[in-house]
Amino acid sequence: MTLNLMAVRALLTLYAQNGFSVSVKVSTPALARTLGTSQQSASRILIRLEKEGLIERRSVGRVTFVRVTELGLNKLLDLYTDLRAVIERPMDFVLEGRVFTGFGEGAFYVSLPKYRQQFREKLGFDPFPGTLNVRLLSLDSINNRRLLNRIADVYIEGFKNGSRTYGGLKAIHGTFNDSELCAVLFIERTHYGSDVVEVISPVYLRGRFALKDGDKVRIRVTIPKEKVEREEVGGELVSVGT
Amino acid sequence: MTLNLMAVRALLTLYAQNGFSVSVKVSTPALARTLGTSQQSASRILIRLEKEGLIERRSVGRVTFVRVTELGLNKLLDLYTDLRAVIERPMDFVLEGRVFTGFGEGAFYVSLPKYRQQFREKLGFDPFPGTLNVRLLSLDSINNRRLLNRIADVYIEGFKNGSRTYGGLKAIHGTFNDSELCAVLFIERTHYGSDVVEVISPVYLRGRFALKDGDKVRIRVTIPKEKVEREEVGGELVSVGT
DNA sequence: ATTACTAAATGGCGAGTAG
DNA sequence: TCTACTCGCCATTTAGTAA
Repeated sequence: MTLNLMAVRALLTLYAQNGFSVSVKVSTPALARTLGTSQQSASRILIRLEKEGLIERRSVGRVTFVRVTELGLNKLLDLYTDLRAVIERPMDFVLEGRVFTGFGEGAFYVSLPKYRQQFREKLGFDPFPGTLNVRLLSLDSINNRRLLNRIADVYIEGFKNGSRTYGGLKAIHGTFNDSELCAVLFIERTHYGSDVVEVISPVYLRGRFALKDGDKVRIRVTIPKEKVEREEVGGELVSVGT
Repeated sequence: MTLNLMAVRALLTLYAQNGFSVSVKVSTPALARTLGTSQQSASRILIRLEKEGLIERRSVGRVTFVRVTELGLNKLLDLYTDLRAVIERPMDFVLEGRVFTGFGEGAFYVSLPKYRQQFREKLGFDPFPGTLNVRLLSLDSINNRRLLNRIADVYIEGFKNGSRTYGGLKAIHGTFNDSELCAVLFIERTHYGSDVVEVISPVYLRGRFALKDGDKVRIRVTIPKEKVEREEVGGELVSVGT
């Protein structure tokens, strides 16, 4: 015997109205409205929940009072802890790709004092003067790059030097080849497409891993919680509807 | 269009296998096994989830890879945040009843130094020498008393004094008539039934509220989170089954 | 105003099976 | 092996309606 989603939503709605510590007055039309279903369904669901021992009902004259039982609360807690275990878990975003030689500007930019100082302060390391270019291999990696671009929250500000303008960028910490600290850069006005990432590190990655162009590398970014932005909001209670 | 519970469980299962940052290899028989349903249902659910834009599928030869989309993740986050908003909320347990005069032992016990000292240390106040007896009125209040008895976590230890043994008790902080600090006592070997609570407070409650026997009073206990114990555990992923 | 029954429609389920 | 179709069966839904 398995509850369906509508019954779970009903149970949650009742619980949300303090229906665990206090019996709440519930009419089937009112419950139907908040659940977005029919009065008949609301009636049937209450009967069902009562049969399963998840709620208790008392009729006083014409109005009925409903109270969520401990068994009912435990059902909700089970669902909640299952969801939490999966969702409040660190998420790994892996970027896999092949090293290639870029336009060679990386070393110049990273060495600029105004950038370099910000890297030191905001990333916590003094970057090797140069960026490693990685062309992403899989669709998953390209998708992860797009997501990380949104999640990255280390902002390196641009600046002006006479007539020349230097753009801003965002960065996020990662692990290179599962061993070296690094940061993935998301440069505002880059020459590269969305299948390329530029990486800096306190160490000389090409030397450290004896990398030649075409070698496969892996960058792993771990996001502590559900920091992933939410496009839509949805709104209503238990909104798994469409 | 509303997803049913099985579809939500499928989405959560896919997401749990890192199916958001990486496409995971999924076969309909394997998914069916973990969901406890048939291969046909697993197939139907994947088709449905894809149609709704919650997952993306790619076939590489015979194996298919599934990836949860951002929309899919948001559906899970919606459900999760809805549940969290309701469950991780302070809970109020209200005990309503009428004052009555007991056997008059309260004053004696509370005044015993070994009890009094523990009250001071563990409850943070010096109790007025006497307990107020309240006979609970509603079924809800009696039920709440039972729950609070389980939740109460201030343990006052018993002791011996010569041949006489003084029993232990549990207590929990509350608010008396929505204004005065108090503590509800759960005494191990009490003369009263489960429809009675004994209350202590730093102030003389009978005087403070000019209480006569039979007067209605209200004790409110606020539990910060879901501290409510769980009888059963349940186990499996999204276990709303029976 | 309620609650909840019956009946008919809709939709989900799994066995069988094709590709 | 796999995916996904059809089909009979059962569960869930809503409309109508009784109490």
